[in-house]
Amino acid sequence: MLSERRLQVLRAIVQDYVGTEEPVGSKALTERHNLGVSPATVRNDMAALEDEGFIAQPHTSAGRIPTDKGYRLFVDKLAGVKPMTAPERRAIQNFLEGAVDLDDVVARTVRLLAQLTRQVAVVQYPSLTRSTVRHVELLSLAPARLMLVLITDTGRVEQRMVDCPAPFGESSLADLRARLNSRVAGRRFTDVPSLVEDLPEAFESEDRGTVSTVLSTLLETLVEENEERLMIGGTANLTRFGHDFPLTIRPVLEALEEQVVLLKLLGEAKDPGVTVRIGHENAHEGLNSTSVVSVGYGSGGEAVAKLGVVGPTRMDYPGTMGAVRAVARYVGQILAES
Amino acid sequence: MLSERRLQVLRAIVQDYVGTEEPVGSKALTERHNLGVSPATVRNDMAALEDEGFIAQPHTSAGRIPTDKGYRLFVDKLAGVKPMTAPERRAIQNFLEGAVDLDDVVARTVRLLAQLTRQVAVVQYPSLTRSTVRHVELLSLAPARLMLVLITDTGRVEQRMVDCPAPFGESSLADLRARLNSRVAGRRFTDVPSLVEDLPEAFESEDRGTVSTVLSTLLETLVEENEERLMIGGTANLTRFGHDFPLTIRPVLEALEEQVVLLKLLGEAKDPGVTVRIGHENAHEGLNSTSVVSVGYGSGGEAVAKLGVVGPTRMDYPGTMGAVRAVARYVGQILAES
DNA sequence: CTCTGGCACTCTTCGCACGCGAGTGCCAGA
DNA sequence: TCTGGCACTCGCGTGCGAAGAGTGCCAGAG
Repeated sequence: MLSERRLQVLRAIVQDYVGTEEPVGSKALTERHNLGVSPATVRNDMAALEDEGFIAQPHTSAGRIPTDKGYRLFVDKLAGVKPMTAPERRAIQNFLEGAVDLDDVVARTVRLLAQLTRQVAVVQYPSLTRSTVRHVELLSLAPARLMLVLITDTGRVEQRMVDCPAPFGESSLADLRARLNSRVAGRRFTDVPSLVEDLPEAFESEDRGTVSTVLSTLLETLVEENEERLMIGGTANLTRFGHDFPLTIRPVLEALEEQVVLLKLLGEAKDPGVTVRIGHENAHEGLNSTSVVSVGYGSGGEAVAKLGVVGPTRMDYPGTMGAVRAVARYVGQILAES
Repeated sequence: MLSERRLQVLRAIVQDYVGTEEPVGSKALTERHNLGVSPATVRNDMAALEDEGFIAQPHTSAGRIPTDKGYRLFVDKLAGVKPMTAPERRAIQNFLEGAVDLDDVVARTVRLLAQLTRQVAVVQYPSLTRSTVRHVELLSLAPARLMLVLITDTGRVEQRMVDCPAPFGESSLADLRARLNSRVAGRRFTDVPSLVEDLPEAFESEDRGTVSTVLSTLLETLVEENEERLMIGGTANLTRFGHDFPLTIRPVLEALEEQVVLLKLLGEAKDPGVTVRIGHENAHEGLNSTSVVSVGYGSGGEAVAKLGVVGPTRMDYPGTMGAVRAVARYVGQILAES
């Protein structure tokens, strides 16, 4: 229904607006892009695009700017993902390879993404629920007090205190530790519950209470969703947002502090590839004037967490998508190696 | 040199300016504070205060605003610390008591501080170097690969991979684990090096290399200063800064992302009580228009880390200092209990 | 010597009118 | 269907004048 040229006009508008941050008029368009037609023709096309809701004018007698719907069409149909150049890829790899532990990997990833895209970067820690158990450790802190330490294949460590209903001997502890590990080491979190179900039965009745307590603490740790942490960075880039700050920037900062909101935001993107949510497509109100570009990453073939950037709807989508995709890929590699 | 009344005038100026965010004139002063003198007199005093550099006027024919030096005098001589009210104290305690682990304690503290002071809150994780070892755990991941886990009395957990020069048997591992813990458990970090010095000698020659490697990794972990992490929150409060945002807010956001800068900032405050650094007293340039209120907190009598807030120099110092001090006190309690 | 009231002066801020320029919509003709 | 031309609409920057806030200074009173 939209002719090829009109799509080209839309593409040109998006590109120019992203570049200049100013509404773009018909004359400027014909000058910067050789569309082979006159401004008047472009004006007709623009009127049509406006009728369809792809562009809008802030005031009468101003140029046009793309609407959320316009960006959506641009992302879906008119633009690809711009791949990173070879030097950029090398730089990404070098930068990430210097990391010493998981925290450092995540921290570096955030910095890198923020720098590459000049936007706010968000990186979710590799999620517990999708990874596997590397080791479970039990320490006796006091006669009736244990510490449970869970180590995942992504190098993440979670610890919990366990208050035992009854004193628990060193030998029982060693026994439990050994049995636990032989059953769950290397297994996926989701499989753990059924694997340890009958474990209390192997113990003396006096120890069963403690064993059950330990197990339920372990299961809690595994499913605990609110423990999904994330790191954000590059908030200073928000100052490049617009000239009408206070109103724009404040809700965004607030949303960024609500980790729950961000986790939901990242979680919603089910697409296996790069996902783009534009403006009002974001459920959270404070992010209605931003776009979120996210993608899953993981140490193996499967995604274990998400990362992405938050920026103004007026952003360089192809470049941002390329950067996000590339960073995710390399982080995955680094995690697989460690 | 400065008469009592002039100090009162300064105090009134600071209070009014903090309240209204607008330059304050002589007439308004006499109306809002009953100084018992006429505006003309106040004008003379103001002229004197300006000569001394405590206040300044943005433009001729505008009211006066305090300078950094003026705030300094105010904080040092004219204002005390405003204690929290009983309900506030209860609220603090309740909020912090819900925390489940160290991360949660820190996260809650940040939220709380940001909310109470309506400014940006910064909380340093309890520092490794000043705390004691609760437990050291060694896990065998592969024949020549160990994981070292260090648990501190503040509940913090650090892990490191150790690549062994030679395979290391389970029995040797158990031996090392036991010896290590009997020596260092409950000891201060600073004492650990001398306590484990001769440990390799107790092992067979084939294991000594690995033992040494493990020990040096442990010592590295103990001293590693760049591992001092911190959490910040309440950045949305930056939007209340001033009306001339972009220029003010950007460097602050940038400084906040430089954890090194913040750690240095907190570290500089040696005072045992609440420390206030005003405007240009902050070494970092981006923070020249902000004040930092910080204080140490710890689980015992001694401070193990710092926390504080960053806000505009025009802030409610007594209230902020009171909130910071109170939060630090309760966090200390919580840490001591866990 | 200190405080007070009065007065002239300085600037900032606000409202308003005006002109410019960008950009549009529409129309007639190719 | 495209093009060139033309009238029209607005937003924006500028200049000016009035209003208001606040100061500094001075002479006089206590």
